[in-house]
This record gives sequence, C-alpha cells and structure tokens, in this order.
Amino acid sequence: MAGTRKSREERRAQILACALEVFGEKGFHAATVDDIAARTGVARGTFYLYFKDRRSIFEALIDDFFARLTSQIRSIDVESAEPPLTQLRMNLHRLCRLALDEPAMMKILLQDASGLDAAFDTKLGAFYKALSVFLEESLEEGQRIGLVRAGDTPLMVALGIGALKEILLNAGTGTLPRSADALVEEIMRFFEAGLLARS
Amino acid sequence: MAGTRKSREERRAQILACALEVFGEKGFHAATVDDIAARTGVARGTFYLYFKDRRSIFEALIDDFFARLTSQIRSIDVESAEPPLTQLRMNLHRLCRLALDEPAMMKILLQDASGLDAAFDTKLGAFYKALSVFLEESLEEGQRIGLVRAGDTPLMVALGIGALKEILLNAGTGTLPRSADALVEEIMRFFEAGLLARS
Amino acid sequence: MAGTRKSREERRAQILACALEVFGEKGFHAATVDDIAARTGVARGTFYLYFKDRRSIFEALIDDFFARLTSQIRSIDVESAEPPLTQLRMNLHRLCRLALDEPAMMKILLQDASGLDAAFDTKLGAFYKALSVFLEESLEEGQRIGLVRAGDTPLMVALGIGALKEILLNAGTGTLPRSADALVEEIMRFFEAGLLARS
Amino acid sequence: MAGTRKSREERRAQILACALEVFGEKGFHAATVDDIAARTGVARGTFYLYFKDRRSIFEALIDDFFARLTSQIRSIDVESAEPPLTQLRMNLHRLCRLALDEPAMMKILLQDASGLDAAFDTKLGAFYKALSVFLEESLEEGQRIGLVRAGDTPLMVALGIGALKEILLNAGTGTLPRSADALVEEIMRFFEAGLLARS
DNA sequence: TATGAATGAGGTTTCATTCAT
DNA sequence: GATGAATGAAACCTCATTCAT
Repeated sequence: MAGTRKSREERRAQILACALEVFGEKGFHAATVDDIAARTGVARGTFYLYFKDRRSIFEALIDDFFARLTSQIRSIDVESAEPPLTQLRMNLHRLCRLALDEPAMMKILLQDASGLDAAFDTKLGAFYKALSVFLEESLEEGQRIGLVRAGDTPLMVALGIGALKEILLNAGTGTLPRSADALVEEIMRFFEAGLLARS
Repeated sequence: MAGTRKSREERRAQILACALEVFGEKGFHAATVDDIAARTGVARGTFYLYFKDRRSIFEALIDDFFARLTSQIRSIDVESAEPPLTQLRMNLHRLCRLALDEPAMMKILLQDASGLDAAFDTKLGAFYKALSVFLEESLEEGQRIGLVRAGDTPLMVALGIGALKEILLNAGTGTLPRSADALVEEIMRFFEAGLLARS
Repeated sequence: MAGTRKSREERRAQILACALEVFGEKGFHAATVDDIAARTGVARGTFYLYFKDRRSIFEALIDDFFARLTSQIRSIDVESAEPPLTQLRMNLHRLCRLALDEPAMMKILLQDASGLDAAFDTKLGAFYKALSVFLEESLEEGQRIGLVRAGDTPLMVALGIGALKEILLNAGTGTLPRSADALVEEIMRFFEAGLLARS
Repeated sequence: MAGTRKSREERRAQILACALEVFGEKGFHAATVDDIAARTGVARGTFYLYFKDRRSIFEALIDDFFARLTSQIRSIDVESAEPPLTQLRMNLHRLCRLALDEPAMMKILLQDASGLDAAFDTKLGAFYKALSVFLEESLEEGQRIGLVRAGDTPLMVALGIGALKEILLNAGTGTLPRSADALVEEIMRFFEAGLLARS
C-alpha cells in the first residue's frame, strides 16, 4: 500500500531518515527491520532493496554522520592569522551545532555504536585512537609553545574528550543551554580554568 | 568446574562472577545464557534456579556494582576537619581504585547498561539525574563559599562527569597511568586549572 | 544487449537462450529470474511478458529440447533396407551429436529436471516409462528375430538406458572422446560385447 | 507435545530417519526443516539442537550412506583364491543389496546430491573422478591379463557406471527384479556379452 | 538441586511475482 | 512493450525459557 513509488534516491533517503528515528528511539539491538520498514511505510522486502542488511543501514548512518562530524574539525594551524584558541573555539562551535542539530545521530554514534560488532568496534576504536594520538601531539605542541599547561598528555586528552562527549551527547537535553555559543563558552572556560576557583 | 556441591550463595556468586566475565567480553547482547552457564560449568537450567532471567543477572551485577560505586562517594562536608578539596580527592581516589580493580564492571556499567531496556534506562537516568542535581547543588554551594568558580552549573557538572567517566572507563587501558594516585592528581589538576596554560 | 527492438519471437528466443546458459551454470534452483533477466539485458518485469513464471521457461526449454531429442530417434524398422544395427547406430549417432552440440541442455534434462515438481516428475516419468516399454518391446522383437540375446528385458533396457544416459551427460567432458563417431563405436561395442573378453 | 524425551542418540537417529523419508519424497530443495521436524514430531528448534542446518543433515545422510556404500566395494585382487569375476560379482551383489534395502538413500545420493552446492559437487565430483580413475586402471589391468576386451577405457568405464547407476537407482522399482541375485546375474551378462546376440 | 532436551516466538533474509509508470 | 520499485509469503536460524527426569 503505502509505497507510492519513489525515485530510488528519495526512497533510500526516506528509509535512512526513518531508521535514524527508530535507532534513536530503541537503539540498534531493539530496532528491527520491521520497525524501520513500518515506520517508512513500506514492506519488509523493500528495505532489502536498499540496504544489504540491518547492520549495513546502521553503518551507512554512522559513516555518513561520522564524515560530517569529522568534516567539522579543522586542524589547528599555529601560523594562521586566527589565534589557536579562536580556532579551537570554532571547532567546538561547529561540533556543538551538529550536536544540537542532530541529537539522535549523536546519541547513536556515542552510545549505540560501541560493542555492536567486532568490525564496528575496530573502526570506532581506530578513530578514537587516531583522534587521541592527534590530540596528544597537539597538546604536546601546545605545551612546547606555552599554550597548554604541563601534564600527562594521554590523560589530559581523555579528560577533554570525555568532557566534550558528554556535552555533545546531552546537548539540548535537560538543563543544558540550547545555544552553541553558550556551550562553547563554558567548554572553553573549562579548558582554560577547570572547575575550581583560583586558589 | 561444576560439581562440588556449593551452598546456594556460593553457587550464585560463582554464576555472577562468570557472567561478569562473559558480559565484559561480549557485551550484554552477545552474551547468551548458554555462555554464562558454560563458563560457570553448570547446565542451562541451573542458571534459572538462581536468576529469574537473563536481564535479572545483568541487573544484579549492575545493582551490586552500583551500590559499591556509590558507597565510595562521600558527601563533601564543608565543616569537616578535612579540607573540601582533600575530601574530593579522596572520593576520586576511591572511584579510580574501583575502576582499576574492576574494569569489566566499569565497562558494563558505563557502556552496556545504556539502551537495554526502558526500565533500565529509567533507573540509570534517575541515578544520573540525582547525581547531577546533587553535584549542581554542591557546585553552587562551592561557588557560594568561593571554592568553585562562577559558571553554568549544569554544564559544569556535565563536563566534570564526562571527563571522569572517560577516565573511569579507560583506567588501566592504553597509555593511561595504572595508578590511582596518578589519575587523581591529573583529574584534580584538570578541575583546578583546565587544560590550558594561564594566559 | 537490451535495447534494439526485437520482434516478440526474437526476444522470447533471446531470453530462452540466456535462461539455458544460466540454468546450465547454476542449476534450476539456484538460477533466479533476476539472473536470467540480467543475462538477457532486460528488466525483471520483461521476463514475465514472455513467460508465465520461472517454472514455465524451464519447462519450455525442456519441452523443446525433449522434442528435438525424441525427433532424433527413429523407430527401428526390421523391414527397411538398412540393417537394424545400422539403424540403431544412426539413432545413437544423432543422440551423441545432440549431446555434443548442446551439453548444457543435456545436463539440465538429465540432472536438473528430476525432483523439481510433481508435475514435472510425472511428465518425465511418463516419458521414461513409455521409452522403456517401447524399448522392451523392441528388445523382445529383437530376441524373437535373434538379434538380441535372451535375458530379462526390463533390466536389459535399464542397463542400456543407464549406459547411454551417462555418455550423453558426459559427452565432450573429461577424458571422453569428443567425436560422435567414436562415442557411437564404443557404445555399439558395449551393446554387442559387453565389457569383458570372450571367455 | 510429541517430544517424549529421548536420549540424544535416539533423537538424532529419529530425526535422521525422518529426514531420509522427507528428502526421499520431496527432494532436498522442496524439503523444509519444518517438514522434517513435523515428521519427527518435534519443534523446529529441536532440529537445530542436532544439526547445524538443513544442509548438514543432508550431508550427514549422504556421508553415512556413502561410507556404507563404498565399504561394500572391495578391490579386486587378481592373486586371490576367488576368481576376479567372482569378486566382481560379489561387489555387485553387495551394491544391489544396499540398493534394495535403501532405495530412498540411493535415490537421494544418485539424483539429489548433484548440483546442490559447490562444496557438495566438489565432493561428489572427486568421488566419481577417483572411482573412474580406479576403474580405468582396473580395466587396463584387466585388458593386460586378457580379462577385459580392448577399447577406450574411459568410455567403457562411463558406460559401465551408467548402467550400474541406473540399476541401483531403480532397483525394486517398476518391473525390475526384486532380488539381488537376479540383478547381479543380468548385470554380469551385460558386462560379459552386451545386449546383442553373438553375430 | 541439577540437568539438558524441547519449545516456539521472534527476527532475518530471499525472491517470485505484480503493477504503476 | 518495457521498466524496476514494491510486495509479502516462505524459509531459515537463534536463543531465552520451561519442564520432565
């Protein structure tokens, strides 16, 4: 019934959008192909015309979001006209915008994508590893030029990533500010001064 | 393995311990009742003599760990002989010890326990909510007595919790220090001074 | 491939030819309508403009080949100018030619056509039954005129048919001769003298 | 319901027996796991306690029968007290007995086992190849010692195998004799003298 | 208490066939 | 005629849970 003949691309996008909703609501494991098909208003078989299997639509969502997410991060160029802190602030701003725009995807990426699958874990693990290494090197560089305080860089990176992940995951939720600007300001203050008052 | 008559409590504990291993290795979804029974060296049916269902053993693990975890956190008493920062430091120390002692449980709690089940999510959500509220109030109190810098407390709490969760999750992993002391030192520095050098 | 407007008959023949290839390569069960359409270079729907269903194209192939096969067999006329053995030899020759020309069809007929379908089995069974009866009568006639040795005719027919089927199925394969003449010579020798040396 | 608790081996044997019936009646492709389970009087899931999948029970049947079949064939020892022809006759006798005892298995092996699966085809192909090579060598040896007439051995082997297969497949069917002795006699006559009268 | 055979609901996936364009 | 998107029946297989022994 529902069907109403769509172009291939339209239908694919429609299924992806519905899958995003369903995964967001139920998580990967609880979301069945049936749920996705029903939400889309197509028959079960139709799903398989567009995606090889359940895992693959999840992967498609993640991969796409991942790409958009990483595209928001620009390497900080110490020689640029913009001061490094401004560059950092802009990176954070873009990430917060994304988190506010697509909370469902952010939740899927940050909460569901872990522990699904050996292949997936490898992929995610590789990303975090690469990110960590990159950030550690950045911190070390920052320490050298006096921008970053001294300390155990791997641990500092983990702390920073953890703090950021929590914000990205909960952006727009609960009592957190709804504006990217506000989020960025507070994150920057956290990075600049921690939580405690100057003693 | 099996055999060796056990008291009910011993047997239950034995199954719990094996389940912890299995959940830690495969995650909740991939871990079957069979895996747990086999690891314990008992028959499938025996499992059900000790636990109502698969969910309930997971819940038992989480609940128990949860209790132990929260028991490590002592409310900070401003009037105590110990300075508040020392009290905070001791809290962190106990948490890091726990994370280093039981990485599997920490992983299960922090990674797998989310999105399993409406009931579970509610329970976890309530905990985080309560924790957040408590921490927010603590921060506000801290701000009042000049111990905590000014700022959006919900956001500050989220940043702090995120940073801490990341450490607890990865404690003893990768390039992070293996000692609770080292972890605590760096976390405290992070809370005290952020990441950046004093400008 | 596709395009090039064809007359109905041409298109039908084209699909049949491709189906033959596909069935030959994958067998009836593994060959999907999609495989056939793709090989032909037409859309799936087009297939159904020419054939009622998947079974029917298989049946069309078999029926057609069957007709060609049986048309190669001429009843042996004892009164003809040609000696009966020559007539037999010519029958065999035509069959071997067919097998060498169309190994795929022969494989399909001899290997795949069995056990597909009650209807099909009935049809094939009827053919074999009729063939057997006919051959039994021929053998009996041959026995009467002293051309065929004494023996249990149904069994002798089965032995002969089996031997022949194996050759027709494997003609041009493995280490068997590639020429119809060679095949016929050896088959005739087998019929005339068995395998063993005159004791 | 049905279940009635069996020992593992009993139940396995029971399922195998029912599967044999079902495969014999419907062929591999048409036979569903449900058919087999229903025939056995157990639930679908029970089937999977005993066999990994549908293919594997088929393979188990074939492998077992295959082993029994090949165990009936004894290499012909020219130096033995028994004359070679007697040894051949005894081989044939054992095969015919098997075919009369287990017509369903014979049908499955000879008709269904072909074209199921790449792996299966390989296995069967290897068997036939080995058998052919062995028989060709035997024939050549026979030719050397004057027991077998001259001729193209691969072709002679194919003819002989084909004739035998047809008998084994149809033993006890139609108008063929029901006794192994009668079958063997006629097969031997065929091998010794072909079908035609001495000209 | 312990066992492990049995169950069957629930999910996945394939593909012959239909039908709107 | 031709297309290919859509359908849904039909099989497969897994595993949490029950229950007879």
